[in-house]
Amino acid sequence: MNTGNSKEKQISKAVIKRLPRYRRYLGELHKKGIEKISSKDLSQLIGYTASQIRQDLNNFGGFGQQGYGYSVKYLYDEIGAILGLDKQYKIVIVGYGRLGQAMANYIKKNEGNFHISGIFDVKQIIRDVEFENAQVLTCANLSTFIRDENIDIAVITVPAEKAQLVAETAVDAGVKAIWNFTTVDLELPEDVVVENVHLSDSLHALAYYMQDM
Amino acid sequence: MNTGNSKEKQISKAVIKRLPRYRRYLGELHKKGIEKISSKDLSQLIGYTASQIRQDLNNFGGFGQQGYGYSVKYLYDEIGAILGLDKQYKIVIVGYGRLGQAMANYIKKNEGNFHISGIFDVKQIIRDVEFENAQVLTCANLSTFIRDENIDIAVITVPAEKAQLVAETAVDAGVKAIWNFTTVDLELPEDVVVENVHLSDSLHALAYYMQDM
DNA sequence: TAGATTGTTAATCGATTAACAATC
DNA sequence: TAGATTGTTAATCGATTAACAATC
Repeated sequence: MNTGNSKEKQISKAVIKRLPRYRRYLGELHKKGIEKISSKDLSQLIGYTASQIRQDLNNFGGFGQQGYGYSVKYLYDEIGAILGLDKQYKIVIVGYGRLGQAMANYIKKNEGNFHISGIFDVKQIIRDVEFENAQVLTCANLSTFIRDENIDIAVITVPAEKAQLVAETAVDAGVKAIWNFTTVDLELPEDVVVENVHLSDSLHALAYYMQDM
Repeated sequence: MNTGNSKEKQISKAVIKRLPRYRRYLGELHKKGIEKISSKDLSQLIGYTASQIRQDLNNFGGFGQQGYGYSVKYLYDEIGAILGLDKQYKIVIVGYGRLGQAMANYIKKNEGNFHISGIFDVKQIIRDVEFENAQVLTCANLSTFIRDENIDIAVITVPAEKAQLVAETAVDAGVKAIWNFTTVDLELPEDVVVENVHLSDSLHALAYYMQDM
């Protein structure tokens, strides 16, 4: 997977991982009607050092104003733009078990820029009332659908055994990114973006930290 | 959150995050009947340098044998023990929407050491056929249940607004760890283990990396 | 024994923190 | 102007990689 924008100096993964978090907190401040915040106050809230916050942001430009701090709304929007959240994305969900349903649900409710265009499963599923606009289709049609509809992202919530095949099919059909919820690490071309949500790794790390409690 | 075992030198979070991944690959090798592997070969498979693999493992002891490499099964078990996966844990799931159901499903199917003792929701739910042994209860009983049953972990899949309250209730009742699937960062005592699965952060990082493709 | 590969120390690299001059 | 806080450079810290002696 390529990482960072092409022109400017490479931004580390650690920085990118923090951006959504900054944005999340700024969103909440904005909701509360707070208009300005200093790196020091944000630090206290978010738990990173003020220095790190300034350092992180200055990878992308000077968003603050000396003596005042940062405009909450402006910074929120700017981080959104950096992350590409000012654009629209077309999504398919592959695997419509409980996890697939949960993700469809989540995306529809919380991620307005990510549009669920199609939902796929091995079984023909009763049309889901919540997703009238999304076609629920068997996997046989996956490839054609992705190509015809110009899908950007495939959310993979199929059983582990089928993950690699489904991912390859999606990528061959033109998908640019995979949001992978299966246990397996997918083997895909360099230029495909893969974001893994490895539930087992997360739970096992939790188990580790429980030991010295 | 405390981090690392009490006696020995502090192990960094980065190392702990890699352990489940090592274990996962070793598990697959074992399934394939492979008995020995060198750090070099594992490196090729897993994508970390051989040096890092040896360095990581030697934080916990010498598991290999010079000239030969590592015994797959032995190392798999040892990492399991380091992570605390040789123990049993009692879990409650709080919030039985689609995501809660997905997690219940996942745990039951894949995580034998984590036992679902109770499932809670605001609504009284029809007993789930898949989870006959787990009591499905309204949240009013949460606190008593956790105390009486000696629950270790609460999986939180309620709507964001209720997350903090539910977490506090669970912690007050004696839970040692929280597996948090909501968007919010929970404010809890230092000694509670919190593992976050921030879906939005994950999706937003994915969006970032799509930009230079 | 010779070859292989670990365990471990040393060198390098990168990320975080501290400090401060620039400036609103 | 004085005070505050950024943007940015320098110093520190930690993590990764390289190297190699120990040893199976």
